[in-house]
Order: sequence, then C-alpha cells, then structure tokens
Amino acid sequence: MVDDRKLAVLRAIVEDYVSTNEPVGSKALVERHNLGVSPATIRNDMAVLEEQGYIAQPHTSAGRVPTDKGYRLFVDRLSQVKPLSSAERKAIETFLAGAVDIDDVVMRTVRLLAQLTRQVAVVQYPTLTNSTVRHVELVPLSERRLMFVLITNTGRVEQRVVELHETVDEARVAHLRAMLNSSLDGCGLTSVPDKVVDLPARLAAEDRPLAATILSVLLESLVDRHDEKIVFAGAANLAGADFTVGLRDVLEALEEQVVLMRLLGETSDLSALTVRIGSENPYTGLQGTSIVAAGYGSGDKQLARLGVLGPTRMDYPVTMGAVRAVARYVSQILAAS
Amino acid sequence: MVDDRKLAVLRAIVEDYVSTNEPVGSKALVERHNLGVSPATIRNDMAVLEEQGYIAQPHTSAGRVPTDKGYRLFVDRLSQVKPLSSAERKAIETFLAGAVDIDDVVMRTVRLLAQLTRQVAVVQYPTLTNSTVRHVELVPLSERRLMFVLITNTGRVEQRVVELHETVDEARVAHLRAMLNSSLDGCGLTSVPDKVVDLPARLAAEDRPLAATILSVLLESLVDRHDEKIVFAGAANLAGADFTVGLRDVLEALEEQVVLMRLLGETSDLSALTVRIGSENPYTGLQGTSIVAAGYGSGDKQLARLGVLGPTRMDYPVTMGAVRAVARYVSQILAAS
DNA sequence: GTCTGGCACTCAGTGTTCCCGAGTGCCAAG
DNA sequence: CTTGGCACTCGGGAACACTGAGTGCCAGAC
Repeated sequence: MVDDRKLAVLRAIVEDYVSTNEPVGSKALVERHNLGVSPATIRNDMAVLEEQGYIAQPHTSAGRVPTDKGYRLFVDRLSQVKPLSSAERKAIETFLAGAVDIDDVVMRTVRLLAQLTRQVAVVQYPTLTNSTVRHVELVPLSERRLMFVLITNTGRVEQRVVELHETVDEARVAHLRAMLNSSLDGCGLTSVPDKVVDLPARLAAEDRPLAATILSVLLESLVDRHDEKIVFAGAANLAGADFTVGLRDVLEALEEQVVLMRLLGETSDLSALTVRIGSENPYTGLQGTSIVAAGYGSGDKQLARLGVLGPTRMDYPVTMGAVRAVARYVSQILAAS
Repeated sequence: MVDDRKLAVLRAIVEDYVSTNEPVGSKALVERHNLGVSPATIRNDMAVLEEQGYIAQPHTSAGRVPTDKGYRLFVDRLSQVKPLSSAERKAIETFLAGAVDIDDVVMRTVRLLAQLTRQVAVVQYPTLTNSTVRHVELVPLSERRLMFVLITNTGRVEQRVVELHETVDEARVAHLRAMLNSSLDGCGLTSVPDKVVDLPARLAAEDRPLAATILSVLLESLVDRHDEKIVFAGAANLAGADFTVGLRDVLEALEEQVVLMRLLGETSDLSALTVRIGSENPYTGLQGTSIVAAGYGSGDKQLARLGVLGPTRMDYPVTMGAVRAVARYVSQILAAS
C-alpha cells in the first residue's frame, strides 16, 4: 500500500518544497533526486499519496505540496534529527557560558535559538515549582515598608514590596528573617505554604500581625508566578516567510503569555522533542505554523520548556537538531550554576 | 509667503492623509473641510507648499502627501496634543496601580501604551545611574559561592553569583555585608566605585582577597548594566500598517537594544515630548517610521524614557497625548513606591 | 503486474492593450 | 487674488491572449 518508493517520494517532496517553497511536480522530482523511475511512475505514486491525504495540490495543474499529515509522517518516520556541526556546538557553549545571571541565561538562549534556526524562538523561564528556597531576605525600605526577596537554587529572584501596618525596627526584622530562613531553607517552593502555616504561632504575640502580613505577600507571590514568564525573540524572521494565515495573528499570539505556554506544551520526558504541525496546535490563528519544543532542566528535573515557532514549511531535521542541542546546553549551564 | 490659509491647507492634508491613507486632492479637500475657496485656489496653494517641500505627489496626476518636513511643521505649529478622555485616564491609573514590582511596572506600561496607541510601544527600564543603593545583600550559596544582590531605591534588583577562591563562613559574610551596607547605603550608584575603593584597606588582612573578589563583581555589574534594558510590545500592530521600508527592518531594529536606546534619544527636560519624524531618526532602515518619546522619572530626576514607534503617517496629536499621559502616570507610580 | 512514453487538458501567472477617472497645471476672465 | 474652464498625465483595473508547468489517462513494453 505505502511501499518504500512512495515514502521516498514523500520525503523528496517535503525536502524540495521546504527548500524551494514552490509546489513540486513529478518532472522536477526525478531530476533532483535520482529515483530511477520516470515522471509518469512518480505521478501514479503521487496520486496515491494524495488520495491518502499526505500531499495536496493547491490547484489543478500545479505541483504537490505536503499536507500537515504528510509533514507528520515525514517527521515521525522519514527524517533524522540533524546534529549541529561542532563549530556550532562550540559557539553555543561559549555564548551561553558567558551569562551572568538567570535573566541573562534566558535572554542569551532565546537569541541564540532565534539566530540558529532563523525563526522565532520561545523560552520559558525556569519554573519555580521544582526549585527550592536558597535564601529569604527582608530589607527595610522605610519605617513601614519592607522589601521581601526570595532567592531560589535556580538563581531566580522574586521581590515584593510589603506595606506594613506598624513600624518595625532592625531587630525585629532580623528575628523574623532568621525564623523564615531556618524554616524555609532548602525547602521546595511547593511546600512553602505548609512550612509557614504554623510560623506565626511560634512567634511572640506582638510579632504575629507583622509576620502574617509578610507571609501573605510571600504566598501571593508564589501563586502569581504560577503564570510562568516567557520571552521570545527573532520576530524579524517572520517577515520573510509568508504565512497562509496573517502575520498579525502570529505576532499577537507571541505576545500572549498564556498562548505561548500552551504552545510549548508539556511532556514528562525531559529529552523528548515535541513537534506540533500546523493544525495540530491548539490555537486557531496559528494554522500554517509549526512548533518544535523541548524541555530543559538541571539534573533529572524538568524546569521549563523552550522551542521555536516557524512556518509549517520548515526544515524539521535542522530545527529539531538546534532545539535539542540548545536545550541540552542550557540544562548544563543551569546544572552548573 | 506662508500665510494662514496655506497652513490650514497643510493641516487639512495631514489630517486627511492620516485618516484615509490616500493622497489627498484639491477637490476632496474643499469638500471635507469648509475652506471657503475653490479647488483651483487650493491647487495654487498646494503648488507653493510643494515647492517649499512640505508636501509631495507620489506621481503626477495623484493627490498630495505630506513630506517629513510637512509633518514636522504640523507637529510643531499646527497641532495640539490631544488629552486622553477621563475614562482612559482612569483605566491607565488602575491598570498601572496593580503592579507588584518593577518588572511588572515596566511590563504593564509597555502593554498599556501599545494598546492605547495601537502601535509599537517601547519602554526603557529605570536607569540605575540616578538611583541610590538601598541595600546590599550577600547570600552564601555554597562554601565557595556567594550570591550578591543589590537593591536600589527604584525597586530594581541586581544579582550576581560570585565564585570565590576560598571558603567562607557566615560570620565573615555577615561582617562584609555590614561593612558594605554601612558604606554604600543611600549612596548614588555612580559614586559607588569611589566609596568602595578604600574598603579593603579597612578590613583585616585575611579578608581582603575575598572583599576584592566581591567588589570586582559588584563594579562589573554596574558597568554591564549601563546598557540599559529595553522592552517593547505591540509588534502585532505593525502587521496592518504598510511601511515604505520593509517590515523586517523594523522588527530587527526593535530587537536591537542599542538601536532602541538611540531611538528614544535623550532630553534633559523631563516633561518634554520628543518627536522624530521619518528621516530625522538616526537609524537607516527606519525611514518611514516616527518615534514619539517622553522621559519619565520620580520626583525631578529623569529615570528613563518611553515612547511609541509607528508609521510616519500617524495621528500625532493622539499619540503624543497617550505617551505624555502614560509617562506621567508611570512617574507617579514610581515616586510612590 | 508494473513501468513508461505519449497525448490532450487545465489553469496560474504574465504580458499587452485599452480605457477610465482623479488630479494636475495653466490661462484668461472676474 | 480668486475662479471656472480645459487639455494633459498617468496609475490602476479590466479584458484578453499566450505560455508552460503539471496533470490524468491510456495503450504498449518489460
């Protein structure tokens, strides 16, 4: 039914279409790839492939174009992830190694990925969920205002200003700081609420309102940040590509954190590459675009995801190689810091 | 030479062209605005305006279009900044007031401005230059690694991981922290280098290498951040507008921090609106776009700038009104926090 | 049964021509 | 200085024909 040659034809169509951006006809196919058969034979194969929904023609008397289903088969069975050249690997490594803090890591990563793939790169900040508390700091700003800073083991810093209902002095702040740190140090962020719940009870009565105020801000900040931060770069790379769907929709989607979140999707397996092709992705308005994403993390825990977004007509092997490589290097960097 | 009617004609041309996006002819002008004269008279005026370089025709037998010089005259002498409606003001105020930290303020501001003007908004983070040190924190991460956190009075937090050549214990860190805070508290960031230069000398000999390492990172972080951070939003608004220059160039410029910096420009006067029209702006590749920018700051100090970027053919009075209003509200928010 | 060459057919894209109308510049009269 | 009249220009759309890449189908060869 779907014999080897037909698969070869599909592969050839995908490759040619990706590189030329024009519907590919039977004659051009036999010329560019040495398939050893005549155009007429190819035409028969194409007719079958079309009937099965792997390819389509924009109009009669035009060449064939892969459908989403065709790309899917290509990605799943006909292509191999293309590793980067050693020069590229080297470049990635040195570029990422220069990062000074977590913001810098994310910024560099997203730019790197955009440049490498010549597409739009999307990187999610390392989630707080799997992080642990490294340190809690309370800084008096004025008599009635404190800045509360939470530092995690992934190098992320959360800060909030706390408005107080009473005045505080340095001694009380120091006491509270010590209490907080001793109960929270090394504790996973998800278990922070449990840990602090009985904290006011362990304090002198006059300190309890103060502690309660601070804790409520602390808890609130943990909930707030559940909408993980996401950044993108390389929007300029969209300008060249012509989408079937409007460019505007794509740009709008990129500025919606929530949409980006869902696009990157989720996988339990850290090293797995997720590919969403055209209509497979959950967001209408992004038909005609594909997403290649991977998780990254330090050690065995997945911290977050990153990926690229581009036209369905993209070079999947190369893109997948780049995404996988960058994900790995970011994981390394984060594990080391 | 340039009498009142000619100016009225120029104003009418700008207004009509902005709203219709089509070259405006003499007949259409007298119909839409009641100028009290005939088309032929207008034609004469137009000929003069064209000769003086305020308007141009795309081709013979087409209507007139304002030139950059024409827009400039319009902005300088023919238009008044249009204040926002009170509903809009109210919306801005409540939206910005909900911000929880400095990142949030900037993020909300840029989105707000993009939505308000339906153009690309650009916001620079409050500069560190005019800030003062509120607190310095040293957090031991491991035996040989410290996290160094600098908190400014504008609510910004700089963080760096410091790799040490020796092991440290909490007591030494506490000592150093106290020293740093006592010498730097309240001190302007620009004068930090002067303040810390003699600090090692005031320490016990065995603490000097440690202090030197930390100080070098501190100083480095101050220099690094001289490239102020800039964010933008509303790129989707570019999709509709058709630029004379490629969309790609605009998007590329937006992703270049340095270019954005220069676009926002500088003014000593905090409340002044800067308008750069088309070819006036320093960056080739952004012909056909205009920038409306304003400074913002808390109190009398200018902290940074914000603005919008759009096609030269934009509604200047409205855009200027929105930029000015947002700048003022952000200033208020920052002054209060 | 599979492949191949041949052939008629389709149709997007391109180039040509033609025409229309908005808009202009100029001029002579008010 | 303003106005109506008039001839002129030229971009843009409609109509049209042509070309060529590509297809489907069929009969014959292997």
